[in-house]
Amino acid sequence: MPQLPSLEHFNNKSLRERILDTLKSAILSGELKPGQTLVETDLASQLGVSRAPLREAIQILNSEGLVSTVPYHGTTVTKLTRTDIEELYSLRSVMESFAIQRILEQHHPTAVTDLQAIYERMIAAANDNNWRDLNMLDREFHDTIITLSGHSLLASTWNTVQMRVQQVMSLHNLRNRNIVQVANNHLPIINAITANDLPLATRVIQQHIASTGDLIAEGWHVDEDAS
Amino acid sequence: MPQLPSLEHFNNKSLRERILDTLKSAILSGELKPGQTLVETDLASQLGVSRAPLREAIQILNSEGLVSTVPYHGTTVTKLTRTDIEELYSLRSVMESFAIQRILEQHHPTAVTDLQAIYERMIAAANDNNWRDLNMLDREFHDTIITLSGHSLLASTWNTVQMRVQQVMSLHNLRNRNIVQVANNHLPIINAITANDLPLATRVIQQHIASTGDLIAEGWHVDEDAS
DNA sequence: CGGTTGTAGATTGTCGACAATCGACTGAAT
DNA sequence: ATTCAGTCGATTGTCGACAATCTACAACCG
Repeated sequence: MPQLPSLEHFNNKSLRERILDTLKSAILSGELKPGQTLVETDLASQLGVSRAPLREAIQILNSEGLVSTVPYHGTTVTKLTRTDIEELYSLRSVMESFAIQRILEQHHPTAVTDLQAIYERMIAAANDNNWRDLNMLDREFHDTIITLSGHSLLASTWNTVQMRVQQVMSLHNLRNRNIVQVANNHLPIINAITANDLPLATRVIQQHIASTGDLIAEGWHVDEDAS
Repeated sequence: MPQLPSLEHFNNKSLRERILDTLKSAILSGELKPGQTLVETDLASQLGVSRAPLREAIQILNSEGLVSTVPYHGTTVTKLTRTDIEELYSLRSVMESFAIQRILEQHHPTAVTDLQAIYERMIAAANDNNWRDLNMLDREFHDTIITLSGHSLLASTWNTVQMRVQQVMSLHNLRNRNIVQVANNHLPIINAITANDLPLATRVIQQHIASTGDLIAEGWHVDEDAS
């Protein structure tokens, strides 16, 4: 049977899921900014759908913490305070440390080569001064660490945290850093895993994440006014 | 103005939230068993509501992982495999260790006394051979550890994990243990916190949780047949 | 003039009906 | 007998309309 590539590329998702994807990506990319209000009627007509699947999508966003609904008043994109960011990165650090611990314990066969492959693409992106690709690869690198741990509950919990990190990165450009150094910062993690040295790996990953987190938290400004 | 105590104690929750509470408590108590199918039409008429708020509640349960929906087919209560339970308890261990680390770091003033108060009630419940109260207090004890850490993101993530633990406990009675010893097992945790000894506290909490988790995982049976 | 009460507009919450999809069963053609 | 198209019943997915609630502002009373 010939491999028809498309044609069910469009429709096989429920409206609710497509709405969810749309909203989620708008929030994570910063297109919908923290504090911004989502009016169901407007959104529904704007997307060309009824309010029922839209509301279902909003409930999901709510329970993922990306938006916050106050009854009979409205739904707003969750604001990120400086404390939120510190919590985000500290929890992320714990989760990745745990993941690495598991990777080392079970002597995962392809872990090192998998991460090295991503690392090499990072170096290439850095040499091209391509921040967009580098950010994508950074996400892929850390996602891979979680995936390699083989802990599905950790992975789904990670997803929530990772989304918020992505949102933070979109809202706060850190491009005044040395791009090659940002890429290189991932090498010590690979080395520690290669050496099978858990204490070292833990220290390295925690320092790696904390440095980025601190950098963002320090420069974080929230507009406290609401007019 | 005289303090009218009640009268808005009843209705001020949306239908969706009341449905959510009802379903959640039914799942966590084991009244709705893993694998069981939820039919929207039946549930709605049974609860005396329309399907719209019911579906919104189901979406939330879905994103919390308590149920699983397959399109046009149905929603079933998520099954718990042995691997799920191992993951549950290993992640729980990481989260509580992290919480205790933070409690020690910030020298939380009331942590020890708060936990001691719960511990004493546990002893009382154990002496009364009251498993119901002891289980409630056990949950309160560990919830308190998370709360005392002052990490709101950890707390909300904990909530997901804690719910699943509660579900597991409902489905698997562990009452052939020595009730006084179960209560006493919490004392080393308090002692380690009192001594401000992080490595000891980490070891103790991990061992505490792992023992329960292993106990459950060992005796876990899932009916693989569906018929 | 200050404070309370009521009303209007906007927004979310809920409902009942209809459409789309799936799985099993049927039945005819080969 | 086997296979495949068609149909039926059940269930989820979506829609438009109506009800409940909140905020702001205006009107009324002291």
